[in-house]
Amino acid sequence: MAAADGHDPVHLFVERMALTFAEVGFPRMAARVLFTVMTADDPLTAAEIGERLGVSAAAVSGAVRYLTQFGMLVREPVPRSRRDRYRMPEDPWYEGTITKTAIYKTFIDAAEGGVVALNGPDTPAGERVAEMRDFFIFVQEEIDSLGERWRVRRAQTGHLRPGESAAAPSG
Amino acid sequence: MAAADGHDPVHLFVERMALTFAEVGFPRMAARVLFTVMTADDPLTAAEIGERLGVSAAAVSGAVRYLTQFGMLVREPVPRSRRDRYRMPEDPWYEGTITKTAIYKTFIDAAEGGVVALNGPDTPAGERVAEMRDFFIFVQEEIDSLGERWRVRRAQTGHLRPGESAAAPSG
DNA sequence: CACTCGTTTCACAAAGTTGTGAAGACAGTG
DNA sequence: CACTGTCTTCACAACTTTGTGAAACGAGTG
Repeated sequence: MAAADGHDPVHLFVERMALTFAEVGFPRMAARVLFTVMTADDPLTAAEIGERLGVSAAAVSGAVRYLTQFGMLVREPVPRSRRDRYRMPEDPWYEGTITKTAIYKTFIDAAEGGVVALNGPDTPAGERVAEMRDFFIFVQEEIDSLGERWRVRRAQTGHLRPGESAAAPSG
Repeated sequence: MAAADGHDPVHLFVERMALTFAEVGFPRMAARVLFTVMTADDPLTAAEIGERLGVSAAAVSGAVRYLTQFGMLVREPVPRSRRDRYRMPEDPWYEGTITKTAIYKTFIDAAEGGVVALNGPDTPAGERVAEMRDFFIFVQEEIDSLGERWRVRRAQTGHLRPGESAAAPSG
């Protein structure tokens, strides 16, 4: 396989999806690497990733470090070689990423600080901020239960892989 | 009221909250303006917003244009004056903003394009992308129903304003 | 209908972000 | 234990974003 030219539909998808992720605050290069690996049937080495994207080894290095931190990418050494291979984890990273992220707590804490700063929810401003805080709390609760509902749905629509049980999703 | 120095706890909240919003892709200045208005008991003029934040009129102008587009801020002329005042809308903007945003559709469409590019969900790569697509569809459905559940919750916890009915939330 | 005050637009500058090239570090091998 | 190939780190350059100052615009007023 040669390096990607912009005409390969798979590569086009990689770039489009990465762009979309970048729009919501996800690091650009990390997204490109993520979807490059996602769209490869077999694990890729760092060199292969760089070749497909036409970027430097340094860029790949930074991106995989970022991605492995959150478990969105798994690194595994290649036997009898110095290279490492990268692959997607079996359990869906997006579920964990969305449900485990601490961003909601950050919102809630900041909003709570606002309520305090405004001397409680008894002024118009205080009430607005308090309601925003409560909404964020509500969303966090909803998100917390979302992972569980997704597993049920997933079992129903047949995304389970051989040997995987809907009741015992992961370690 | 003097211009904000960094020691006013309310202003501190404004900046913290704005920073948090900025981290998830929301324009910085728009967030600062939004929370400045949110924490004011009474509507503010553009000049007052600029003064509190210590930014130029141009910056305020751009921010309010952005915010009013999504209905997160309401502009109303001041009688017998050339100025406009800005205030928060009564109905919670965050509910509408979160549930009506088109970002999920963008994710879904991009992922669907990936499934097609990979010749369907029958390869390891195709299956991964198809499952991600289905997850995004699931999330969108969940989000769509979230607004409704929030209104119920809101009615229970007493955030209703005088004259407002839980059964008929908005026009 | 000219004047005034507030708002908007536009070109530019400051700041921040992101990826590169090159040097350095590290692990496996002969 | 030096060599080789891979990955990582760092300083820098290109690019993007964001807010400013100044000029233009426009609505209300005498």
